[in-house]
Amino acid sequence: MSLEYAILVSLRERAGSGYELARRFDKSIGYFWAASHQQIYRSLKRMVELGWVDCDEVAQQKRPDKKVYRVSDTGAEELARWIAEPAATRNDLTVKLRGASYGDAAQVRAEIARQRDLRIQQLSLYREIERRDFPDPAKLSGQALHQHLVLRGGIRTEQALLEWCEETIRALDDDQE
Amino acid sequence: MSLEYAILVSLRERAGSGYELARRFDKSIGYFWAASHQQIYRSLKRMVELGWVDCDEVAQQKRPDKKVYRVSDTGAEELARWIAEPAATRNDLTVKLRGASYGDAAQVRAEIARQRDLRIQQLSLYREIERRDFPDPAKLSGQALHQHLVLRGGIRTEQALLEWCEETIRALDDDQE
DNA sequence: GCCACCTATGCAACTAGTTGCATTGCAACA
DNA sequence: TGTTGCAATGCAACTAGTTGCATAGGTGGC
Repeated sequence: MSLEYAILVSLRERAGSGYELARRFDKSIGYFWAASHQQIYRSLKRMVELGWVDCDEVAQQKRPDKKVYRVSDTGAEELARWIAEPAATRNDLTVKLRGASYGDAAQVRAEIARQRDLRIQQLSLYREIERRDFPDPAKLSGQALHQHLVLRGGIRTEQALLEWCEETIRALDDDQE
Repeated sequence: MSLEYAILVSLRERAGSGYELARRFDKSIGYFWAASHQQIYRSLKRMVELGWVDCDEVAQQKRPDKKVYRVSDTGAEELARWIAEPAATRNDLTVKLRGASYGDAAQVRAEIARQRDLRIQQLSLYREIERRDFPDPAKLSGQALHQHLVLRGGIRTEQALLEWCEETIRALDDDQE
């Protein structure tokens, strides 16, 4: 799963403790993904075992001690490897984009283009279902109306995702120059 | 969680077996939510224990026997009770809309209005962050660009959800007349 | 006669994520 | 002096969902 990789991205930007990571998640990556401190502490523990991160205990005055984590060479390689993989979920894709600088940015762009194509396919499927099952939306009532509105939600979501993919590809290509 | 309630909605529309439910989920509710047959069988088992559904074993020729489930009075009450509750997630909200006819439709409309207000708030927060952190988007490059694009994804998602809420409220009000 | 596929149900073990609780230390407030 | 609140870490038990496997009957193809 991608929480580990989201943490790697965050730690590559800036080393930090579990507590700090939890707070950072409330911003940036947290725009679309909330991770509890429990998850983060557990993931960090696992990642230390895997050798993806190293940990220094730091004594503080006026505060409890903390453990500061930073990404090891192994971790950096693992992150780059993962970024080049196809994205399984939307979260995945977003984390890969966010971490594009720590891997193969061209691959990330290609993956977003692939997702765009998937959105186009899904959208045309939804639109076909809409034409077939709800040819006259204005006349719908009760349960049929509710069903149609659920489908409208799917269409709007796919549309938004598709437009985001297009905007992102455009921006990445402009940046390339 | 709402899988149980999604199943109740599906079974109120038409009684069926676990297998049939799994296939139905591929359509309609499955536009936005995939449930494996495992989850469905387990939920059905639990719901029988809770007395929310009744089960008849039906022998078939040419096919293995099947168990046909239908919603009990208790289950129907429980569904209506749940529909009137505030929605915790987007899936929740969609299931409640889909099942509005089996509960208090006015309450569902009110809940969608509440969600619309939440989207408006979230959107204005995101827009404020965008103005503050990315005042000149055209000049962004590298990591800052990636960060901005992630935020753009959040904005587009909220925007799509908001518009869907508005479309839905309009449609429900028109249907009311 | 074997193989692949569909209907139909289910167990067991796993991963992901949530909730509740506990601890330690310091600071600010009344 | 007691209470509240923040920084900091973590365990234990739970819910939700996934994956792999097993079983069993029937259909259709080669």
